[in-house]
Amino acid sequence: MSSYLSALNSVQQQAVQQTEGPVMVIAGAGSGKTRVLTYRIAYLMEKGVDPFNILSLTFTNKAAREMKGRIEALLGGTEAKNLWMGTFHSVFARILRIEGHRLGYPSNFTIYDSEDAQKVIAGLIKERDLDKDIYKVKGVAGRISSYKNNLITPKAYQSRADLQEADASARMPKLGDLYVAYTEKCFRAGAMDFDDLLLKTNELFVKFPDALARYQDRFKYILVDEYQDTNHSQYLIVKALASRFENLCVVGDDAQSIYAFRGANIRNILNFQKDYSDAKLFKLEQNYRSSQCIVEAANSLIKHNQDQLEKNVWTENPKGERIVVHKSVSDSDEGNFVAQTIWELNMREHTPHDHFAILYRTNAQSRAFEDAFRRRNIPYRIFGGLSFYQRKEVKDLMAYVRLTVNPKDEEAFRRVINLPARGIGDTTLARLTIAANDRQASLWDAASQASEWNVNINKPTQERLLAFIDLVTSYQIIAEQKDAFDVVEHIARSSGLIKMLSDDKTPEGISRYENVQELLNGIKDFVEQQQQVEDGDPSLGAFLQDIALLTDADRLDDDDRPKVNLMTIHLAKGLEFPVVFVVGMEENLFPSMMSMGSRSDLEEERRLFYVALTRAEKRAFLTYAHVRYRWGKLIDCEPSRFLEELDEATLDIHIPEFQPSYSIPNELRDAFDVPSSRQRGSVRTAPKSTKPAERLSSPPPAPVRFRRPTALKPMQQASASTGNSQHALNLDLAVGLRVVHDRFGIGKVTELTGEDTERKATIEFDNAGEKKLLLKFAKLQLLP
DNA sequence: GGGTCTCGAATTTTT
DNA sequence: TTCGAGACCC
Repeated sequence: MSSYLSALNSVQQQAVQQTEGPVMVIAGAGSGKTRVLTYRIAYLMEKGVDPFNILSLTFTNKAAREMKGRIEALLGGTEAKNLWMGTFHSVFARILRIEGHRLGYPSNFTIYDSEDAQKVIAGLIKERDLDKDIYKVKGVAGRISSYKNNLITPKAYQSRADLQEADASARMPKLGDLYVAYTEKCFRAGAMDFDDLLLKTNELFVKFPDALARYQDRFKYILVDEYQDTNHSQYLIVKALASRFENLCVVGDDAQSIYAFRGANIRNILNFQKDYSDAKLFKLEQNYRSSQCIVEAANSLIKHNQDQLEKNVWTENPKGERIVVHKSVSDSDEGNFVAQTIWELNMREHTPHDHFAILYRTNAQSRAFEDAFRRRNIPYRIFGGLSFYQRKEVKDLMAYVRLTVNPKDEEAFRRVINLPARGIGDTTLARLTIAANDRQASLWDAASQASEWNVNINKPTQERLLAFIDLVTSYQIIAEQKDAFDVVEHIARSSGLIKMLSDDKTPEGISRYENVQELLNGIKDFVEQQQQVEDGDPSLGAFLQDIALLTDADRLDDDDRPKVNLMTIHLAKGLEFPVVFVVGMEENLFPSMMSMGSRSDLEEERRLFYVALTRAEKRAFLTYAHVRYRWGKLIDCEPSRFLEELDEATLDIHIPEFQPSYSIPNELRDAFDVPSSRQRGSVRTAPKSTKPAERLSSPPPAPVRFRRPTALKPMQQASASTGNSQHALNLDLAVGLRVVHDRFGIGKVTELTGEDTERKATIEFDNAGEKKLLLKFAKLQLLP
């Protein structure tokens, strides 16, 4: 039986074959976790378990899709289609569509994304005339979210004196009120936010034991991936569902828990054996992904965390090359180094572009790399940031769709009632809101019955309101007859959105227009897919179901040219790349400033670095900059303490000889009592030089400490030539020549002054205007 | 009611 | 530097 089992090592086999009872698999980075999960499901099915009885919860929809594909490939046939597989949010949204009526929700409830939720909260704060500097929208939203994830309902909150005190001492005594109002408002709008999808599932299971029993019975085998990142709400759902058969298999790695900030509870994995005393534990410790160097470096890093399960990740892979640690002058220089290295590896070793990943802590860091890649014509793709589905124009059109499916959806209503402008402004909306609140009704009802309710709105405006209501009603009628694509296309045209966008001829406007077209294409794909399968549903309602749960990772890239991948480390979880650059390795950036407060936050940052490092298969580069633009200012940076924690034997530290003049040597700082920018704001008392070791901080003016990396020798020579562009003193500049500047782009020399090291050039840049540059610092390249 | 301008605040990570 | 909110004027 199961010839494919021979593809597994012995622990993996045991984990796959232990199908009954609770099982925990601790899977070190790159140890074949996904493999175990897929084989386990395949094995179950082969043993005769009906795929209808298997529930598999993954971290992303993409992971679920891929896993399904692999199982199909293993077993052949189409049985795998019947597996329940998806994220917590999508699986339980699906169940709530069926069962939600018991809790008073329509089956077509809207899913509010974080932006919608925050807008509701902002509205409530305003309505109550609360001080918005104290009641910060994000803060309030975060607190409410964390209550929900810990199953503290508004009612439970009333009896939690400790929480009320905590909120009061944060000067937000009205937080409970806001929570109540927010909950009611969402309910009235027939909407659930992300947290509700889990909270309401719990409520359903508690209030309706028959529903729980039905799903317990259905899901005889449950698998949970990335268990270390589940929150309390998810934990309880799993526990309830599994309590009948206890055929529960959770897979995770405590060392890769990186979502505590959003309520993930690492104790879920640490306590699994307490919850299920007969749980079998399997540890996957052999890493198949990364070189020895990378595995050892990662191990040496994670040792610094106190809270963790004991494990020993090892590999039989070749030693590999040491990890290059590179210091750059500035953030844009960092971009250039990375782009240059990629360019060279691509030319010299023919490493395809999609074998590279740039991982950063914050989305804002992507810019320097985009610039550098664009300049060198290196194709790249950015994941995350402002996701496609969060773009204004996409959300605007989707708001029409939402309103068509669920007219009570208040956020959708507010979004499009006056888009394009149809003469219904804030005053009218405010009056409608009051009328709706008085009657516990929706804005839609208030708008359609404004005259019956004697809302103080003048005649012409009432007419406009009714015209809008009629318009959306006509969409509802069409939606009953036509497929999603036809409806949305009709909406886009007849609402005037398309016209509004196509009238805008600015580059941004064109891109917005294209995004709407892309959305339409996506819907077309959806419809065609649905039409191909037997019980497909190409209707608008079906399309809308979990579009709110889709993320960028779920979108297909239509252009299949290999591209360099840029993403935050969080997004990189679960992925792997032959060559990884972890950039911005600086104190206050990574670890983030916000994480310095507590050990547990700092440990999460360390795990985050661990995740970043272990994405790499063959090569890893760690870069940091000496100065970096942040909030529009140039600030001094200091290498990350994490660099210091890595085993030095695995590193190849490489600090270029060029010292920027604005790096003030410590002795001078001390002599004139000039604090470094870090010390200014920080409470640290130790003198700078004793901290993140001297081997990483810039050597004093003294000569070069440039160790040529053995592996990259040829490359470095090549880059040395472009390295000349680091200062332009030796360039044969003349008035009239065209040059490229690192930051300002392309420009023309209009004047040259000064002698020797004081030579200056006045350059008229195409985009940045006229600049006077001191050539000993200016990073210029001549254009042919 | 709608559009434009200016000023101020903000950058941690996301299903 | 960029984005959003609010003020001000039409």
